[in-house]
Amino acid sequence: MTLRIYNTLTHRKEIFAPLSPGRVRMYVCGPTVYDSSHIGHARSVVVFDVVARYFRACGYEVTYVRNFTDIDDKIINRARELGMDTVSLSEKYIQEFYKDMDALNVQRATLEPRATQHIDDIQKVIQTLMEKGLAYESGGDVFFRVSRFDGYGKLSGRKPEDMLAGARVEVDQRKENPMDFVLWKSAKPGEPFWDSPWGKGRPGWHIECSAMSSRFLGETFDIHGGGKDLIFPHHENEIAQSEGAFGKPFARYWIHNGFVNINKEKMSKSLGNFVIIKDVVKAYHPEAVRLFLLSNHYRSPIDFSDQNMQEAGNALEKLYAAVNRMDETLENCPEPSNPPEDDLWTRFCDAMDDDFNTAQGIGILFDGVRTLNRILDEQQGLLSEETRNLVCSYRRDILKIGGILGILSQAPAVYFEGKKTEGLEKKSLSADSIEKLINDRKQARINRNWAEADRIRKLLEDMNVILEDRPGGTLWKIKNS
RNA sequence: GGCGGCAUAGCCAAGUGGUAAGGCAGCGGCCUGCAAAGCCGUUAUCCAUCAGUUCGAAUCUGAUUGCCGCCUCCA
Repeated sequence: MTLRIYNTLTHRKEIFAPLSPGRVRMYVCGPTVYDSSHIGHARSVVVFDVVARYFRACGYEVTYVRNFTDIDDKIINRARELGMDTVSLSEKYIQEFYKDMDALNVQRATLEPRATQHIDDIQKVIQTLMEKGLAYESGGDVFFRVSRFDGYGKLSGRKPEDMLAGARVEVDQRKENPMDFVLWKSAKPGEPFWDSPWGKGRPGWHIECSAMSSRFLGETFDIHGGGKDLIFPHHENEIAQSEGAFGKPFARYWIHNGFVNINKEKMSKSLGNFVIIKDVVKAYHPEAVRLFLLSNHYRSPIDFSDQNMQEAGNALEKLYAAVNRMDETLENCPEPSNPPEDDLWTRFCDAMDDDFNTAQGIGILFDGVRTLNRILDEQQGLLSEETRNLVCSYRRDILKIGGILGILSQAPAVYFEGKKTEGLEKKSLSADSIEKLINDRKQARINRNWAEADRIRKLLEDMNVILEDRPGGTLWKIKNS
């Protein structure tokens, strides 16, 4: 197995080789907790959740750090607006974040530190930068001296002199150079603060990641991730801080996920098209949301729309139906003795090894489902030992792949029952009345009164209820949408 | 102005040198009392346009057009 990762730093896919054999240390920038998380956060978190799951499945021991930025201008402003203190505000949104992520079946990171828990670490890094002449104090704030750090711009591929600094934002007159950025920000009256050698204040945005990543992962570690928008200036600044302070290479592989558009438009506050996770998981099955988010390559943009979500929902249903079918066919599934050479799992891993190509991996998953359905279609009566073995191999692989993508985590029966309950609520129907009609139809069918049977079917269909006559009886489900 | 990305069927989307995965929708068929589900077949002589490299390109190179992102808080 050779995993190749597209490294933003080198603009190439590179063979992944961890710093310590068998271990992966990764750091992903988490949210600033001043508002509800949106579908864009979901993409980033789900993508890196899958990355971590895949590494673990490949046998690596993964240390995954994802931070919470819990002190920052936006938090201060929002808290003021709401008449809250910053601690309660950030706590509220951290809890909401967890709730959203649990709903999305996201596994917790190994460590989830908060900036405010590491003020000492942050100050130590700033102190080191001061000592090295890479930082300076000016008017109560401490700035990073970009001119003294060689290689500033290497991640984002831009040269300081090319950037029209201050073109869109007024340059802080206290900076020596427009590119310099704040490491420590002095507190204005009424703002939360921590004591420091430079006076009362709070950390700048970028420094927390340098401090916490070195604390938990070391000064050099394997993977650093986040949304594409963080490449500049956030990650560029992190590199400057960490490499400046520690004199060692910072993250070795940089992974950046693309944006989520809403109906082909950029999601932004001004357009008022923010899609919040808690609303999305109400409208669609959380695993459908994951399937949707993983249906494009992680670096490409993805378009959130009702149609795309609907399709993801249909796709998920098809997967559950296949698992359900296997479960009904097989009483139990022993570990397959000799799995096929080119099995699904191997093919899935090949896709994942190519820069976490989940879109291709999902294609392989469906390929497997079709093959499996074909096998089961062709089977009459009892399965031969050979077929049984094959089906078991498919079943195991499909669920294993589901385990990486974070889908198919429910028992099919639970999934379908849940869909029903939800559908009934949405359409304001009762299961009793539906089952009564199905029973009437059953009688009509026994009497070979096809006209009546079809009338009832049509009646139910108008109520968005779809029937499925199976050998064991009639199943029903609520039509999607 | 600088930097970067993308353009593949009706729609979504893989494929990045060896002759177009997969999903949704459509059509034909099998199955079914009829359906549904599932399966089979079919649906791009061709991958924005033009030129070039190559035995061979959607895949590499150059140009053109269109779209998008970043350079400001942002996943």
